[in-house]
Amino acid sequence: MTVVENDNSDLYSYKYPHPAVTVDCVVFGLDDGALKVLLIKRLDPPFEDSWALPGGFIKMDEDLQDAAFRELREETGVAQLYLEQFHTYGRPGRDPRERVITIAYFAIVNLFEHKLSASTDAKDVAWFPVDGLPALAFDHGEILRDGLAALQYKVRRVPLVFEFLPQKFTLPQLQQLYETILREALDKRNFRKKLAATGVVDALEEHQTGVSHRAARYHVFHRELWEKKAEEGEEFKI
Amino acid sequence: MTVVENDNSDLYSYKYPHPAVTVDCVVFGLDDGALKVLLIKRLDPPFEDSWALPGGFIKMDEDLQDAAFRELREETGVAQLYLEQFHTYGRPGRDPRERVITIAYFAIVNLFEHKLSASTDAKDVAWFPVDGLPALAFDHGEILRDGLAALQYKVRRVPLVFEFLPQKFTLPQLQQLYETILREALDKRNFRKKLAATGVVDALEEHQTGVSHRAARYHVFHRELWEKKAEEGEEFKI
DNA sequence: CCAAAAGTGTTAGAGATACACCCATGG
DNA sequence: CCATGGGTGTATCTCTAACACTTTTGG
Repeated sequence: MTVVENDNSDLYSYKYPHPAVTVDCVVFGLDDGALKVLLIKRLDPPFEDSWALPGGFIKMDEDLQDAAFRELREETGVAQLYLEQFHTYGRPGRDPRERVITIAYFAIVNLFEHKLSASTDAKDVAWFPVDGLPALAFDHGEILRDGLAALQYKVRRVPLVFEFLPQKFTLPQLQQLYETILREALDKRNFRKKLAATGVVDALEEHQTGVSHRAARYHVFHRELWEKKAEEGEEFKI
Repeated sequence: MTVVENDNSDLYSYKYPHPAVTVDCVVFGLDDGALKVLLIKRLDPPFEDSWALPGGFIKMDEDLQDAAFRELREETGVAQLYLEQFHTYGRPGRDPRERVITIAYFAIVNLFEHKLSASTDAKDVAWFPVDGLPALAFDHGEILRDGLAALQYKVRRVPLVFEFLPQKFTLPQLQQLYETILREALDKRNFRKKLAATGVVDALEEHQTGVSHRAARYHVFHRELWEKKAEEGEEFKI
């Protein structure tokens, strides 16, 4: 028998088991042209000195997604990001200390518009390329793989990629991002045709500067238009 | 402060909140040609006499999916079914008693091969057509809608429909089931063409009997072949 | 003027859709 | 022989995939 902080006490608290519940986040960012994942080095046992997904225990009066936002803000200084729940993991024994159930989210951080703040400069937070990951604590390796699969799946159907990019981006930049996430080469002309068909990317007059070749045109994502189309049931397919 | 049953006691049990955790199941079955959902009438407050999704508290040493199986067996007598996790709900206040986080599964019961046993004959368990649902307890209405969407989504990509049907079924029966789930009419010839293209449904020589019109041929789902194809990354599309 | 990457259309093939008549069975 | 639903093929269209050259810029 264990004493826990639980203010909503009533009969049920006596009758039923109360496991610990955490949220863990697979945070993706585009760093130096590569798809990277944010990991945190654990300072305490278990898995001391191992890398792990950012996350932590939910508070009693906090929604699940709010908990994910809070943990990311606390641990990484990231404030604005895209968040989506993808799976819940609860195998007994996945945490050697006690029963812990974790609700996993994947997140996208825009590293162009939100440089990581103070807390991320600490030596225990780092971005790892998805094809060069260290061994992870707990079952975080499995969670990370599932999160990557969820990102790859979703990115084909919903215009998520713009969460990675600056407001103004070039089409080659966008295509490279898709190729990075999906791990496959795309045909330039067909890619642009499909993109044009979605109708949610507008060309600006402005061009790239400072490149030693033809300058690419900047484009912007027309978010409001997409949201209107999404409401009408329109799909986004790349 | 509350005392709970928790044998894995250690330092973390003191420091972090421990909410109650349940699994809830949206159980679908094909009953009398209609898509129905299994609901349970609550006998105790809160929401006394309201209908609710079957489900219940997880045990401390039990995997999430095992908990879902156990609850369904206990509450409905259903032993063999398809189960898939689709979302986790944890809004504070969703249960008026205390903080309860619920991991939601959708399930498919084969009512041809597994008639519901004793416990389901009790007056407090019933099948409701998905377009004639009563008001549900807690946020179960929302969970049910999401579960139905998950079923509709999944059924187009994975051969789940066979979970609803007897081992031998006719093609009109199969098509009607798709139409029921997807709520749209399908072209008979095109439907059969697509189905043939998947290659996982075999025709038998045997025909339907006792109908006052041309008898339909029985077919079977070739599950092993599908599993082999699925491993090779093949998709199922209807 | 050279190197490097941006930009741009057409054609062929595959897959999806629309569509109408004959067949078998029981009453 | 009638009513009911089972069973079958083709033509069109749309979407996808393959593919090569010209343009712009900086050095």
